[in-house]
Amino acid sequence: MLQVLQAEFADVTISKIRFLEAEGLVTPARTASGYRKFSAADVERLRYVLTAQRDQYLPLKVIKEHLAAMDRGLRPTPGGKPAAPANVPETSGLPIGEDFGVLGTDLKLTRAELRDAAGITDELLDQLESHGLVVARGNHYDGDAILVAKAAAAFAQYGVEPRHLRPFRTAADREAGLIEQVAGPRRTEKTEDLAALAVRLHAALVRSRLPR
Amino acid sequence: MLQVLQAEFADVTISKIRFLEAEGLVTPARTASGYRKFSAADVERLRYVLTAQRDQYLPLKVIKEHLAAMDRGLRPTPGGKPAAPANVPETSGLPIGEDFGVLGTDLKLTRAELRDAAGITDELLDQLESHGLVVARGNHYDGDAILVAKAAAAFAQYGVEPRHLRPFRTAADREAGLIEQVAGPRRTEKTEDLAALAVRLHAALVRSRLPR
DNA sequence: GCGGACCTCAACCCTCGGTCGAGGGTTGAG
DNA sequence: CTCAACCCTCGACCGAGGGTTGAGGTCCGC
Repeated sequence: MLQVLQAEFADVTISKIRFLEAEGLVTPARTASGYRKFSAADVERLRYVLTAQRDQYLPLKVIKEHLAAMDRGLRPTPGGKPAAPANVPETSGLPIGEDFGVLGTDLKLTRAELRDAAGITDELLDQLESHGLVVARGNHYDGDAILVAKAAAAFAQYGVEPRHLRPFRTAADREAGLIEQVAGPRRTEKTEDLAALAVRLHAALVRSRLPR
Repeated sequence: MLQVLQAEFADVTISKIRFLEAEGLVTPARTASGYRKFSAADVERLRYVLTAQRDQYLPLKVIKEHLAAMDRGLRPTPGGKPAAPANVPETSGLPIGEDFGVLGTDLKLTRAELRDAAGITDELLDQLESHGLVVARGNHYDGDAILVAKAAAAFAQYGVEPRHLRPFRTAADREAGLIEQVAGPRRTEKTEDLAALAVRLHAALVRSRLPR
């Protein structure tokens, strides 16, 4: 019953799993007689733990926090400190390599919450909306809106105003269209993969076109 | 003489530095009488070590590899495994969250090296060049070309061909233009900051436009 | 009713990332 | 010249993290 897991990602031993359970990282269900019973979700969780440990060298304590954050609907930054819960003081300036934290998209924020979470003014938010960079769904905004707003705020510090950012919106729309065409209209794993790819391609292209 | 360092980032002790030196992470010069003498570069290095340790939980062994890679003109991935030296076997598929590794731009690759590093065919590379997604400088390609090519290859697996990716190029050109306009024609810290911002903005926008 | 896979719980172990202290040199102020 | 305050090396030690091992017992399929 455990050989299955072992096959899937070599290097997990029974004792390791027991250890991880003792640490509260997984909590598989039990059969009446006390045997562990791993659901698909448990396996997924385990996979996350093992890869985070191997590829990002995160200590279990931190991985545990990430998992907890994910359970609360946030998603952890893909490396490093756990996701900030929306209204962190935000170390000012732009320490290279700091990322803004990636929040789940199934977050619902009021306009005021968005404004505070992103640390921007109402005025800037107005402009962002009028240029279509941030859009409300109903009268709520999602986690991505925070990220957009933060990026725009940082641009603003360099004197780049929302209207200069319109082309970003256009490009993003087109790419989202392409992705939807390829991955289908429902948001699936494939959609996410393609989106990740698009972002990577884009990043590399921009870099390659900067002055030497 | 060491109080200076201690003041700069509390939590570094003399013994810690000695330890780090013993591990080969820093190698300060010595005075005639054997005292350590820290150059600005040593301090910078130290700063890198301490922040990587604190913010990314990297083990010293890995930090050491990063430093070595940086000394060789590569730049480490901003979290996780050290930069891949061009021709890694590359685990196939797209394990979520795996990043492609970011190589320095001052890398010079022949066409064949690029092809192999990205794991693509000559044909695909031809197409990428003809659509302007990858361009040679002189007759060499840089590290970003690898990233572009890898992303394109991954897209290809989803049936997305280079010609579908042209809009990415257009968008990237425009953004690079904006950045250059704001940051000036020489590549500086500011250029990098803005590029990072552009990529983040873009990523958030694409996500926000995907189907729910 | 026996062999193999599973359970628990406590003890043990190794590696990492340092700290401590003994024993000794350097420097600079008085 | 001396004394205090640093600095040096080198080996012993240490605490936390991340498991492993083993003893003693339960559960299941044949």
